[in-house]
Amino acid sequence: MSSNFEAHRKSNTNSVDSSSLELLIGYNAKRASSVAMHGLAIKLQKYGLQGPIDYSVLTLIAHNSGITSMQLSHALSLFPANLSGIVKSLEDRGFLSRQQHPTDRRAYRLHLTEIGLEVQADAEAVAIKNDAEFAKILSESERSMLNQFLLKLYAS
Amino acid sequence: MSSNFEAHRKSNTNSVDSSSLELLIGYNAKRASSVAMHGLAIKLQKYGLQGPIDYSVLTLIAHNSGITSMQLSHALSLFPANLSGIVKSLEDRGFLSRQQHPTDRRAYRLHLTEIGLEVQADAEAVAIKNDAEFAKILSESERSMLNQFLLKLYAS
DNA sequence: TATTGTTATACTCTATAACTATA
DNA sequence: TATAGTTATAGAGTATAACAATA
Repeated sequence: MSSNFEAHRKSNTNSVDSSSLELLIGYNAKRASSVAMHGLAIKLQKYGLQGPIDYSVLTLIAHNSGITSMQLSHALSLFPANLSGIVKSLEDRGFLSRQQHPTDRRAYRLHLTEIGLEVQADAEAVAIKNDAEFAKILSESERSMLNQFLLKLYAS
Repeated sequence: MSSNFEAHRKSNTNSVDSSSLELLIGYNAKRASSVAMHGLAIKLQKYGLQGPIDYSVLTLIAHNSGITSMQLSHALSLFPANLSGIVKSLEDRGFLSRQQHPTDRRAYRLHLTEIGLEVQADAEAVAIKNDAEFAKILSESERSMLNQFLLKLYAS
């Protein structure tokens, strides 16, 4: 299951000076997230999920049943225009249903179907395992600190 | 200069439970890096750089004069096929020159032009300032720890 | 007037395959 | 046979504008 992406990345045995990039937190976060997202995307394929975004959407609906598209859009920092197609695709694949909002006829409340609930639960286990594997080089306390630091950088 | 991206992101005042995503280091790294990369991309526009990748390429050449495309490709985890167009574009814009490799006629050694050196130096100051602004909520020691943790996640 | 959600569209990023010239 | 670099191409991801229906 080792991809070209991983093979290419790990064959970096040369002596290039990358220090001027590696002092940037943004650069390091981008490089690290690419590794994690790529690994997750591959593992989610067998559940019929096209990528981490599908997983994020299903997971927020699972834990916030009845959430609207606008709420999802803000919570995930996705533009409504892009979320629209993702939600439609997940509905077409039978993972979620849209129900009329009780007080706002412009909006829909989103719920997972039975299949969606099963897929999300399986995918959540895979995502957690992938993340643990990805970060296994760090100790538990280091992972905890890292997560708190990252959260502060985008949630403030 | 505040973009739709920032406006949309910061208007998240609702009470959605995102905890099941926020426990994933990969998710938080992705979210944080998106903020940093978006901010940097906007600031680099005035130097004629199309984005963080242009900046990464110029910066590695600046600090590794004579580097080849394959070395760049491995150092930045970019596929050679994608790097090819980026290097050509930077050459067309007068930022770098390609010189014949002394012992391998398949390869080119990359150098910055005078203009490229100027632009890279200005852009490096901008990138460092952008990163400091992006991470200003963290203390110096927190930023240092964060950077070491992230580096371990992709450089091992 | 403002907001929810949609369609259309464009641009960037990532990835694979096939190719040439050379090692 | 393998490697450096290129072209072509396809699929995600990201961003803007314009719109219909409703608040």
